[in-house]
Amino acid sequence: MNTIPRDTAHCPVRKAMNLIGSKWKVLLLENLRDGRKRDGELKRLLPDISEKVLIQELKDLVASGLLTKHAYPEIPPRVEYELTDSGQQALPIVDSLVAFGKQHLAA
Amino acid sequence: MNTIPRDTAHCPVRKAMNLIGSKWKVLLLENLRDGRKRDGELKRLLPDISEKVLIQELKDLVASGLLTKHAYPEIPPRVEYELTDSGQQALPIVDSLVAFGKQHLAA
DNA sequence: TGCGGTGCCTACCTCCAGGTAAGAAACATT
DNA sequence: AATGTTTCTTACCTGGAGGTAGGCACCGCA
Repeated sequence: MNTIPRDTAHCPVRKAMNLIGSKWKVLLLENLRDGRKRDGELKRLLPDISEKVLIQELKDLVASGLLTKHAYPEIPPRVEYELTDSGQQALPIVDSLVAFGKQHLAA
Repeated sequence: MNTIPRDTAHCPVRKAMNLIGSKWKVLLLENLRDGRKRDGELKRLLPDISEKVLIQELKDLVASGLLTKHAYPEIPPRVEYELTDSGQQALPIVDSLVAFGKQHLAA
């Protein structure tokens, strides 16, 4: 008897990893925790992420329902991304990751 | 001014991801939370992981100081893996991932 | 008229996590 | 002998995450 399902369809860990387990998603969530930010702003905060991947990850997060995208039809265009309630529910993960990471940076 | 360093050497999130961000490590920690287990036992609990990767991940976790390996010089050989204190400190991450994952499996 | 900022897209490529397959050491059991 | 059990290793290969490079639309401004 398995109390812990392992397949993607039923395993919570797998599901969570699929949603935010990529290289940059957690850092994006972390940077958005204190309010909505523009695409360029995020790019500035995460200089090492490529333009392509940034847009792609943001799109994924929006599709997953963790972010909301606000597009303003101005010139030049302005776009802002914001955590949804679902996105906020991921913050404990960010917190525990940060805590754990700090612990191991010190050591 | 960046309050959040992003490079692997100083970013807590990155550090944490490097330690347990692979496909199976979190699931291994989860399965070891209730006590030490043998290699074959873990293999049985995680049928989809390949032998090679299982050993490799366990070796990584031991090298990272999250697991302890107990080898008994018996025939046939017996090996047990156990969470260290550092490993236990990763459990909040597992918990928050599970909580978040469950939330999104329901939806 | 050319340049800069902004958000986004496309083609292309590299690298490596992770899979498969096979086997080795060492004994116990049949 | 022959086969099984258990831990672990090696060689090989593939898919896909993520990087690079470049272009597009739109306008303001010098």
